[in-house]
Amino acid sequence: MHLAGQPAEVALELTAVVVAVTDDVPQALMVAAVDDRRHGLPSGPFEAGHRTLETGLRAGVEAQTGQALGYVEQLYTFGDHNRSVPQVGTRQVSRAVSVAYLALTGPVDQEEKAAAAWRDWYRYLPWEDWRDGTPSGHAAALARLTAWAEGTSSAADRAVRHERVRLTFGEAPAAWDDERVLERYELLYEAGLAAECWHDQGQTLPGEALPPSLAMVADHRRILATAIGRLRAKIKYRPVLFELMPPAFTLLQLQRTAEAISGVRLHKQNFRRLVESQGLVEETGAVTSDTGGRPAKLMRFRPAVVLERPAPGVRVRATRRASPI
Amino acid sequence: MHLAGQPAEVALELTAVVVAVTDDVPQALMVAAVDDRRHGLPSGPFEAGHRTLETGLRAGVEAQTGQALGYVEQLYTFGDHNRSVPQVGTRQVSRAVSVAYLALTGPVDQEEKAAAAWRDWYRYLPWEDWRDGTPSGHAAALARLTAWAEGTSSAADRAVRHERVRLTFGEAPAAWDDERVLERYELLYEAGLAAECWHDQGQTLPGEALPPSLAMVADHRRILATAIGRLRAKIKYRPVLFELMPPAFTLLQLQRTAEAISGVRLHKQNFRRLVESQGLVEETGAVTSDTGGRPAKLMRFRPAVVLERPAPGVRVRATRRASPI
DNA sequence: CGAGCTTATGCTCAGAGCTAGTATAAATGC
DNA sequence: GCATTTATACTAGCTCTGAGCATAAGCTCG
Repeated sequence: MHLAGQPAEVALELTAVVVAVTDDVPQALMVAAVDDRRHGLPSGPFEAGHRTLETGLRAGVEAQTGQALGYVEQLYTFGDHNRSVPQVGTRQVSRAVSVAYLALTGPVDQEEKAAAAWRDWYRYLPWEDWRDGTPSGHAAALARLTAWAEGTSSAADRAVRHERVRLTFGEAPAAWDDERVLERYELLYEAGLAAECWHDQGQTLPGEALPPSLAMVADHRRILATAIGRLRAKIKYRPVLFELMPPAFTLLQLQRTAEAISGVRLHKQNFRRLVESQGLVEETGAVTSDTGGRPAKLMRFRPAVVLERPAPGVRVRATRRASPI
Repeated sequence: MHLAGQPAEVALELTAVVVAVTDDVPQALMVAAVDDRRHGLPSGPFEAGHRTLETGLRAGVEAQTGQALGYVEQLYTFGDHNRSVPQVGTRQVSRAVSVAYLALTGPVDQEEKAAAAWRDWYRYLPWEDWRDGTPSGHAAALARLTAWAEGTSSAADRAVRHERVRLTFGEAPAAWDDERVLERYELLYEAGLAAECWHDQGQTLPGEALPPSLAMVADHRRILATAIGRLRAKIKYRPVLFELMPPAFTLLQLQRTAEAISGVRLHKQNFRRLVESQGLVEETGAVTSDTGGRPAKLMRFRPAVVLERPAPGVRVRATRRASPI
C-alpha cells in the first residue's frame, strides 16, 4: 500500500454506547447536544498518553458524564466519508474515524447528572420494541418501505428490494430476527425514511420520518443500532446479561431485562428452565415479596458457569404465539 | 472527553487477513517481511481520498499484492501502546492504530506473486489444527502452560490459571471450542510461550517457543488469530463458506473446506444432510469423477437461502468420537 | 377469614433437530 | 472380476425446545 495518495490525517474519536436497564426500560447514556432535539453519545478524541484505546474510552466517558464503566467491548470502527470532519486544535484533519464501544452497567438511580442523561433507546429506534405487540407506526413505515421497493424501474431490483424488506422486517413467512437491528436501520436510511439520511446530503427530510423517532447527532443512531444488535446477539452465548443486573435479583427481573434488551416477550417457564438448567444462577437463600404475589427467590449470577459451558448465555427466543406475559 | 491531554497524533493503518483454501489447506496472504523468518500481513496507511475504510483497504491490498478482494468484513481495531510507532512522512505520530479486516477469496492457483505469498495459516498457529488428531507439540505446550499456572504464589490465582488452561484448550470435561482461537493465543502470549511476547518487551525468547511455530511481524499473529476465530464462528450462521469455494463443487470438497477452516473433522453423512436440508446448495446437474470412486454430483451455492433462513450457515460441529474421516 | 387477585414454580407432552451408526450404490484400478 | 474408494440413503436413539397445564404462596379487599 505504498502507492499513490498521501496518508490521511486522521482524527481518531472514541464513542461509547453505555447501556443500563432500569424498570424494564433499556437506556443509553446521552450527552447534551448542540440543539435540544438531537442527542449524542459520549464521544471525544483519543488522547495521547493512554495505554490502550479502551483506557482512553473509560477516562473520556467518566470525564464527560461522571459514569464509571464496568464491562466494555469494542463494537466497530466507523470511517466513512460522510462523517463530519472536525478541526482538531490547530491541525486540519482530512478524516474523522470513530472507534465505537459497547459498555454495560448495572441499574442506575434516576438522579440524572448535569451533563448526561439516560434515555430509553427505543425512542431512537421505536420499531425495535415488540414487547407490547406491533410498535405504533410500524404499519405506516412498512407501507413507505413497500412504496420505496416499488420505486425503481427494474423488475429485478424491485423483487430484491421487496425481499429485503420482508426479510429484515420479518414479514411472514420470515420471522422477526431481533439481531438484525443494523440491517433494519440501514434499510430505513436507504429508503430515505431516516432524518439523518437527508441531513447527510445537506437537505432536510421531506415530510416526517417514519417511524417517528428522536434524531441523533452525526452517525450516532447507526452506532446505537450496531450496539443493540451486538448486545442482543451476545446475551445468547455469553453471560453479559448479568452485567446489567443488581447483585441479587429474581428470575422475573432477569427475564424482564432480557426482554428489554431483545425487544420481544419470552416464555416464562421455559426461560426459568433454561437459566436454571444451564447453571447460570444460584439461590442467595433470600426471598423478596416486593413483586406482589407469591414471594420470589432472590438469585445471583454463578460465575463458575463460564468454566463449565462452552457458550453460557440466556438463549432467549421470542414466543411464537400471542404475547403470554 | 474535553479534559486533560492532547488529542493523540494517530497513524491509521489498514491490515488485511486474506483467506483462501486450496487443496484443503487454509491459507493467508503474506507479504515479504524485513527479515525472512517473520512474515507479515498486507498492511499500509489509510490514504486520503478513499471514501470508506473498506475501499482504502481494497486498493491497498491490490496495490501491495496484486490480489483483488471479494468478500470483506471488518474485524477489530488494534491500538495498544506496545504497537510499533512509525514515522509517517515528516510527521511524527504518537500512536499507530490498525483497523484489521477479514477478506475471503476462492481457491488460488499456486503461481505465487513476487511480493506476496499464500501460506498455511496453521504454520503460525499449529495448535489450532486437530484434523489429524492431536497436533504435535500439544502435550509439551500443555505441560508448559500447566507449569505457568503453577508459577504464581496465590492459590486462588493458581486455580484460576488452571481453569483457564483447561477451558481454552479443551481438556476434559470441557470440549475443544474451535472458536476460541484468540483466547488460546492470548493465553500462550501471557504465559510467555509466544516469541513476540518477549520481543514486545525488548527481550528474546528464552528457549524455544512452544508449540513451535513461525513468527509474524508486530501483532499480526494476534490479528490472524482474531480472523480465524471470527471466520470459524461465522461459517456457522452465514453462508460465507461459499466465498471460499469455486462456482461448482462436490459436497466432500465443501466439507473439506469447512474442516480446513474449523480445524476439526466432521461427520460426513450429517454434514451432507445439514447442508442439503438447509437449502444451502443445489445440483448443477453435472458430476465429476475426479475424486476417484463413485462420481460425485457437482453442486452450487443457492443464494436464495439467505431470504429463507434466519441464520443460513454450515453448522459444523466436531465429531465426538474418534476421527471418522 | 375467605374469595379472588397476583406472581412463583413444578411438570409433562409432543415435535424438531442432532449424533452416530448401518446399509447400499456406483465408479476406478489392477 | 474383485478390492478399493467415494457417494448417498436411511434410521434408532437422544437432547433440546415450544407450549401449555397445574399447583403454590403471598397479597388485598370485602
